[in-house]
Amino acid sequence: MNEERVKELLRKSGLKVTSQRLMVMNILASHPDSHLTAEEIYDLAKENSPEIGLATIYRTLQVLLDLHLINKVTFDDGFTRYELNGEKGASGHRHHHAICTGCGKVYSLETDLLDSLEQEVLEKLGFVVTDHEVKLYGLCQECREKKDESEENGT
Amino acid sequence: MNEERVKELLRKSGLKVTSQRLMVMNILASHPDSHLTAEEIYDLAKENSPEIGLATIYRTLQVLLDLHLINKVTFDDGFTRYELNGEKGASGHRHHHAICTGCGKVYSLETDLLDSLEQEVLEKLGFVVTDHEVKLYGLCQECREKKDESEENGT
DNA sequence: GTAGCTGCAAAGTTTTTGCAGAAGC
DNA sequence: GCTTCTGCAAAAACTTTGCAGCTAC
Repeated sequence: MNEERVKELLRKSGLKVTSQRLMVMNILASHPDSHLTAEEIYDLAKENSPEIGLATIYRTLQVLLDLHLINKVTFDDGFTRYELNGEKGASGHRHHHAICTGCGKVYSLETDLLDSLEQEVLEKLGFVVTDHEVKLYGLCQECREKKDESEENGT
Repeated sequence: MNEERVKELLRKSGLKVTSQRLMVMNILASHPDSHLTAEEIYDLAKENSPEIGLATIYRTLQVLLDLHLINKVTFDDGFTRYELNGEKGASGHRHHHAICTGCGKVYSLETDLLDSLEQEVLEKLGFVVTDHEVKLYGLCQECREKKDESEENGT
């Protein structure tokens, strides 16, 4: 993560550079693909700054969302999660997730194969896509093997 | 919506057919593409059955989710929404959503163009996709026109 | 008749807000 | 020095749970 870019973006938006804001960015940067919840970020932040408050985490996350530095994602498990908004090249698109319905594990994918879908939406609806989020639900290899085994045993 | 199929599915699962469960299904069926929240379903249900409780709505939605009759969707606005799980042919996949970041309107798409992405996930991760959810963020035609106008005025 | 379901109210979670003191610029 | 931010606590919003009576089968 480029800390200077974050500081610059904050200043440019008339916001102040505070240790709390940088810390939340650093926590998210050092836990790629973890999809942390606000509570988890809070616990990690307390390791360095025990006096930090949960309200600050929520307010900071809102600021970072407004600056498009991070993304909000939900896997329909009742928790709101946050991840760094990677700035990979021209697309700027967030990455995709494959969620195993067996073990709940979340895989992150970098592929970006929605061009034809986005083209179709533009033609049919006049809707210009600037970002997208894809969630694939299914069974990971491990859970698939487990399932095959139990079926062999006639369960 | 096929009410008989719902009744049959409930019975087959050892659950009881109640007016509340059928009502929630009917409400979702008669509001396609509305992406109703639990509270909205509750308000609609009260029109027919003023004595119904919000807890019943939540419990009923959980039952219908377990039976895969409905889907949970979130548009990152803090609300959990529900929609009928259309049983369109072999795919069984839920449909996609295009969310306008200008006006917040949500368009539902029926296209299902993720075959190549799903194939790639299978090859690279051994992950078998059984369902997917796609959210496209961008600007709808209307908001795009508004934006163009204000830019012409030098705003 | 029995097991499961509902409505109500109370409790649990997650997230937001108000305010006084602290910190950035 | 003025404005914005933070930490704490209280409040709000959303969802779940306990229980007694009711309903499906």
